[in-house]
Amino acid sequence: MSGMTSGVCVESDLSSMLQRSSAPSHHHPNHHGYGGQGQVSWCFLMSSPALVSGLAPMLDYTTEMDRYRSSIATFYKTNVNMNMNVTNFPQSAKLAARLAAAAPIFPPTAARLGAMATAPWGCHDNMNMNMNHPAAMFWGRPKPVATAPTHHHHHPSATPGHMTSSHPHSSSMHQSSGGPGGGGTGGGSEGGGAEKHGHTASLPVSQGTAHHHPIAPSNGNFLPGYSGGADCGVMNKQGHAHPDMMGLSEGGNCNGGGVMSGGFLGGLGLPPGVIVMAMGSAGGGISDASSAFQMTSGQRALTDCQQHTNSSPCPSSSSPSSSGVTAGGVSLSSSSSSSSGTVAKRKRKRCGVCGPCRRLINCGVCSSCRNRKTGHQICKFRKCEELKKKPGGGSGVLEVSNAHIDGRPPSQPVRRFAGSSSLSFTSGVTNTDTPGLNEIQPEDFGVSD
DNA sequence: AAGCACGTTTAG
DNA sequence: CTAAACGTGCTT
Repeated sequence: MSGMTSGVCVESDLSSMLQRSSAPSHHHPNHHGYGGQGQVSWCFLMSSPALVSGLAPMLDYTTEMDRYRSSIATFYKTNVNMNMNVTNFPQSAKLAARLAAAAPIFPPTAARLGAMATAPWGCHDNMNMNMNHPAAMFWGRPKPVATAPTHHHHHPSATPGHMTSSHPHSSSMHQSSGGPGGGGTGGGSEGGGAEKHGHTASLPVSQGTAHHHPIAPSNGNFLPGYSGGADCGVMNKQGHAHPDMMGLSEGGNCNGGGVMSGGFLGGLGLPPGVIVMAMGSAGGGISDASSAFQMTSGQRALTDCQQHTNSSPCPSSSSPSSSGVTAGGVSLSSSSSSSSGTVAKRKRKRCGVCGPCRRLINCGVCSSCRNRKTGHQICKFRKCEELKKKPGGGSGVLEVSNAHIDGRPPSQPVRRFAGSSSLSFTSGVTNTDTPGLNEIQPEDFGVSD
């Protein structure tokens, strides 16, 4: 979805932009509609003063701010419409619902987050890639990128060119999705076909598009570090549609792959007000960012990570017990009270922070997935690292997580909406082979002043 | 030891 | 009630 890079939409008004859908094209002949969603979404973001300045230096800040507001509103609205994700990904839908219900400040944000959360894969490219993956098939038909009726029509040449180069298998999908109404069924890569494609589909577009966008010179993606896939050396995984790629970005350690990595914010030069609202940053961006990220990646106790005030990485699978979520086999939801004597018998729950836990979708090919009905087991690739261990093997340190420190049940998601969440789905870089190194690092969010 | 099947628990 | 998933015993 390098199209996202088209971000430099001088158009502040999304709707108008969509109608004319020409703005981006002028600036980026190569950029094209990948999935409208990302494009549209980012478009407004990219139209930050800093960026626009180069195109329209005459605009003053106030005007820009107004445009931002307008764009955001439209953006949210648009994303809500893009709920296709919710439909296709039940779990994400749930999350979306939760978010919506929890959104304290800016409800639409929840919807937006939810929608975004539904994209368990990295941004754009990964989205496409995963469409072809069995996993996608498992949970539903590939998403038809409904929202952006846009670029395709206006950049006929661009689309094919780009897609064929980077997403040979995705092309059909996109084309269908580009149809009017977003193709309710956009089933391009559904079923077995998707499975077949899994191994060759899409590599992150980083290469081909990098140069297209002046703002994202590194890779043509929004997240300067997105191409971090390469930086992290996990590119091959994605390229091969390895089951791991289905996990959310765990490449937190990889600045490139991180959600909002590098100078994302800085690069965008978003107005402070916008950052606070859209990027959610009420608190110190770091924790918020990570929390949001986790919210999108897991549904349960994924928030412990960012709650570690020491800002240390989320407990990896290697030492998840520190999260206090599953230590000693004590149910996290049952609270520490059960820790007294009769521990153990309760079912343990997923730690929510390990690589497998972060995965949102089933591989659809493992024995567990194949035997879902009879096996009663979670996808092997999603099996919590902690649960794989013997129940009693825990360190015995119970409930140490900050979740308790702040009084929130471990399993209770942090009700904060960090921009990172919206960005989280762009962090397609995964590196689940080293879960312990994939925890989100504050610096990964590039939250800086 | 790994995988599988089934009972059981948990959450929506 | 149903689906998801953990626990555990059996099989390979």
